[in-house]
Amino acid sequence: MDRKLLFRNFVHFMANVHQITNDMTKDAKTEDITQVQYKILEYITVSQSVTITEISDCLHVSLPNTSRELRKLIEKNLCKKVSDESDRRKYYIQLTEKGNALMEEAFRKIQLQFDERIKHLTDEELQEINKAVEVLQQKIFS
Amino acid sequence: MDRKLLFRNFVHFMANVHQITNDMTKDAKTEDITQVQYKILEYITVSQSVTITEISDCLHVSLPNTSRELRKLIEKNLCKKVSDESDRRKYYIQLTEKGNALMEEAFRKIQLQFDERIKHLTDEELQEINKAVEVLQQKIFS
DNA sequence: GTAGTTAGTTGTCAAATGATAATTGTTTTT
DNA sequence: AAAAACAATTATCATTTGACAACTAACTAC
Repeated sequence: MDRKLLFRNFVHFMANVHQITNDMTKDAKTEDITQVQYKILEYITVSQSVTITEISDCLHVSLPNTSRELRKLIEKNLCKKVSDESDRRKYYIQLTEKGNALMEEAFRKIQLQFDERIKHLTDEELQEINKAVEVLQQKIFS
Repeated sequence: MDRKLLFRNFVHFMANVHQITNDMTKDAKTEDITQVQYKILEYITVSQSVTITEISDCLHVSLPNTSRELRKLIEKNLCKKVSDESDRRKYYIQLTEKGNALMEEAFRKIQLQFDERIKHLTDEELQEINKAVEVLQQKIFS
């Protein structure tokens, strides 16, 4: 396997992924939240319960800035802090009902766009796609 | 094929792609350029010769803002404007030698990270990955 | 040839994001 | 028990990015 070629294909692929997902998530945000705030909510959504430092590390946003954005999200009643009983310096961040509803709505909209993209495909092709996602997920993005 | 499940896998996959590519491109920028400026250079790199409006459209940056960022990139001697002979309102944007060198360096660094990720894989697995990328590229991101 | 459209520019303002220093309260180490 | 390390916050400032209005120059259609 020509690794140089693989890399080129991969880079091109990644650029496309970014562009398309930008398109798809563009109108997904109903509420008045910023891009970073959306990313934070998304991260909380897929990770369920996370500390503030974890959010900061994974999203590459400094701890002070993460703290600031979380304050805004909490003010908007989209998430809440839960104190860790065994280490009272820590807080776990969780979505509120409102936050959950917001993200579900966002995902619903993204799914509409996604469905639009795959609507002309056969069941076989969909399985092929699912397989491809699994492969990449497992071999590269794990 | 369960479309709901496919979508969930896909969303999770996209989130991972974003995170990993962020990691990979984080240190790729040698020069003193901003995120948006890097995106523009990347787009010019993969697309070869593009107009300002095309850049604006594809990257979802308004025309005035695209124009401004391009001015900065041109001042930094990373790209240049070439007038379209048949329509003198238009300009094609191309990388300068310096810009080309910058992007090659960036890609080299990204490739290092990429190689790190795939170094333990067999040739068969690499071909599997290449196939997966092709499938997604063709069926979804085209 | 004139009205309308298109490609791009300039200038300005507000908001979002990034960076950093100083501080508080808690836990761990020694 | 003091010192060091850790999690998070607050405050402040610079930079980046986004949005919009007004403009120029070139092209198109009628």
